[in-house]
Amino acid sequence: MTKYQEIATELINLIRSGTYRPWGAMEGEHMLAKRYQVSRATIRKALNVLKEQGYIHSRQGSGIYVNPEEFYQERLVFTMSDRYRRTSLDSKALKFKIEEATPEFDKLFNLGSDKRLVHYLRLRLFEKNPFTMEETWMPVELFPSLTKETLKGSIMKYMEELGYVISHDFKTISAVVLADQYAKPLHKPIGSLSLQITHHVYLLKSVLAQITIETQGDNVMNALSVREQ
Amino acid sequence: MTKYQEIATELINLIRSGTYRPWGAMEGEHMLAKRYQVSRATIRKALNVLKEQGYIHSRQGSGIYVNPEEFYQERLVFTMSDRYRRTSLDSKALKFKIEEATPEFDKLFNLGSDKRLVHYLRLRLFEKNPFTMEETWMPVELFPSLTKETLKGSIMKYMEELGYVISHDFKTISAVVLADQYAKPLHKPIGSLSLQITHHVYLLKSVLAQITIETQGDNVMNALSVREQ
DNA sequence: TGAGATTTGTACGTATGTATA
DNA sequence: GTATACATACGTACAAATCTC
Repeated sequence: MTKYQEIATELINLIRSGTYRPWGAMEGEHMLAKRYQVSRATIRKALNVLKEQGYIHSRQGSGIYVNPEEFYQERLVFTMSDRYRRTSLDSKALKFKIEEATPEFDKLFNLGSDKRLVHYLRLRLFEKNPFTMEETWMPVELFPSLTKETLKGSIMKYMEELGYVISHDFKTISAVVLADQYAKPLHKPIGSLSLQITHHVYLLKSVLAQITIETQGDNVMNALSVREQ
Repeated sequence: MTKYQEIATELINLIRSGTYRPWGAMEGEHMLAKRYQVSRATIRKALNVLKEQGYIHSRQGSGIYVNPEEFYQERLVFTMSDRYRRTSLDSKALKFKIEEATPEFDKLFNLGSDKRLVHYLRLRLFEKNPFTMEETWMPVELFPSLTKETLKGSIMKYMEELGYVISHDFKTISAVVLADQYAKPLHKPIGSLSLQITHHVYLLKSVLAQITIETQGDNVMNALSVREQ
């Protein structure tokens, strides 16, 4: 950990623990630099981390102010780190098959000689309550070691352990009516309205590694945008 | 404009005009600093703007690389600037009324003695095609000068012209079935699935200034998250 | 495989500009 | 007007990751 990261982590903990009050002022940069025995530039770098994550905002000539909780709770909905943090949640594999790719998938994944795809269905639970269903396809040629066991943990972590670097994740959100296959495991009535997010996860150089259709149990999703920091 | 902003703007134009190829390398920081006659710190600040907006990414020891178009096109879907940029679009006011607030709205807006709300319905068009419908409530005590004429322009700009500072915008996205009132103006069949975004727009100090229900014509919304910059 | 060069990242100190109180 | 506090900018040094020979 670098200095600015350590300071950022500590300041975030202070905010989360309530030491700094929402809308209240923080000590100035000079003061913080003196306290942590670093230069003002380092403090500014740490504060920048807090700004990016929505913990604070500042106004020139005025000071640094602590944001209320909603600012740093809701805004992460659409970041990739969100998917990473879900590792503490339970998973239940409902299906695990190796299939021949359809021509559409073959084209999307730009497959080589091995045309097989891992195709799985996974229910994700939070405190024993199902909240989302994932249907995923991944090329066997990239992930030959993928088994049903792997699904218990984080797929993202598994990909990184293999040495792959995840580059980006395209998401398409749309409204759907829950079909039988999804409604039952999610404990929802058939025909309920719900949100579906289709992920296209890419490795470096635009290599498509995973297509996931994530069907939510609940029909809500929150986001927050902040005008200025 | 500060130096780093000018450099950032110029570099963004170079990327958008295709001078730098997607996935290709940019000149190093030293080279750029020399060319623009500024310090490396200033170049890094400019490059940071490009990173935040998704134009480039960098890797220590390696270099600075230009992202493909999708990175800086899709990712703005959920930023507030998105709403600002829509000023070039046409608007058509379908309804404009001043109403007494219901108890629920009274509570939400934390109204004073004046319990009236402006309530309007606005269709937004892109090249004469309707793409979204907005139903909005705003307190009269905050916006006494708001008229049907104002709706032709940008409401956000109008709010700022009055001297208000917009702080943040909560969004709740959900799936809906299009009702008659929305389906017809959007040229969609009644009962179509669609996405609805409810905005709660706040001024400084958590003053709620606007509630807008934005109903999309199309049932898709794109987002992109990037692992590292 | 390893050593050295290159390139980005971190950190310091200082000076000046600019908005706010 | 004055003081305060954040914002910008410069120059330097070293660390760490990567690339190359």
